[in-house]
Amino acid sequence: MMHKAFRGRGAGSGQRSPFDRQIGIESMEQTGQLNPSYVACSGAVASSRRSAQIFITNVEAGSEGRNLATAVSRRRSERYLRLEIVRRGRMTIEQNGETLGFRAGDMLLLDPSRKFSRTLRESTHISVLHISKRALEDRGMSYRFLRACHPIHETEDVAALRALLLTFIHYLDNASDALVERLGHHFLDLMDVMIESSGALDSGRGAKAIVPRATRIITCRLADTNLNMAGIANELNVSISSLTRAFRQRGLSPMRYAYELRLEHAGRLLAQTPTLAIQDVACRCGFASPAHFSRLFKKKHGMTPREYANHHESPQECEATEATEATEATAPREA
DNA sequence: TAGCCACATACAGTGCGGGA
DNA sequence: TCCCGCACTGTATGTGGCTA
Repeated sequence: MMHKAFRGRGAGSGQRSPFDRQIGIESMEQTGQLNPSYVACSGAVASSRRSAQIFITNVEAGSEGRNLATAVSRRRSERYLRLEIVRRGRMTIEQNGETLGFRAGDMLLLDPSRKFSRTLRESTHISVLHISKRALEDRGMSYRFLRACHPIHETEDVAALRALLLTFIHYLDNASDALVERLGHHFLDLMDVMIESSGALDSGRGAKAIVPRATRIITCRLADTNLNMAGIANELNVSISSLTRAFRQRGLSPMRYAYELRLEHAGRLLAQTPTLAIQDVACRCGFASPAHFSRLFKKKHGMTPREYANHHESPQECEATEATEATEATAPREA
């Protein structure tokens, strides 16, 4: 889906890559390119880009020993998690009497809704992904951490994902809005790798533990036509009865939940690529039968898949819709 | 709290025809 | 040719009762 209204590039945006034009905090203040209130709390934004679910900023902060403590808006901090990659420099984060140090190459998950303070030891460059908590919840991932800050432990998967993220950030400025939007969804789907590597989550067998784990499995296997109750239960090492019982607390069955996600995914696919054959869309969303897919799609969206695709193919209608969505989007705005 | 079992039923899959 | 709608059948799922 195109989001032209999201072209919210930060100060100093131009034709060059975001990292060709990183500007230190002092020079940014002197040139008056930033809102002073934001400079005071978080350093200088060298570039930024947002999709509906993820908002990416590159923060360049220069003052040694500067305390960047926590003047983040309460509303935003409650809605977004921060995945931070330290690109250069060193910093410490203090929370609950515990101080954690981070250097170039380190990654961390931060829940800004919990009180913390940040101190920079030297000129530091951080890439920050602001991740919608709601979007994580929709994907069955928990964001309710016991502590505010969790270092992400390096595994091969984490290293691969970090490399992908950095590549994505590198080409951010030149990528189309549609691509940024799609990649945003893909990175959200992959966030479980980061969250699990942070050790932030409890693992357990109660309903509270089963449902998030099951929804994560469902999310990862949306396109799998063989996805069924037995497979999910088997993967979780619980009985089908326990799985069903746990899910009942959410007001729907596991497979109903899967269909909801599949139909949402189908909607995105049709909006992004209206020329795609309905058969292909059905297949990519885990429906073995196009007829069945078509029926469920109409029930959910009030129109057939082809009508839905045609609706999004018209650029004028599309942009009007996007303008509305942009206004309603919950992406954070930097003060 | 979790597993097992039996039963009812909702729905996925299939085939076919019709319309654009 | 592609997509949608309809009808039918078999299967997966949900539910309740019981037990450990």
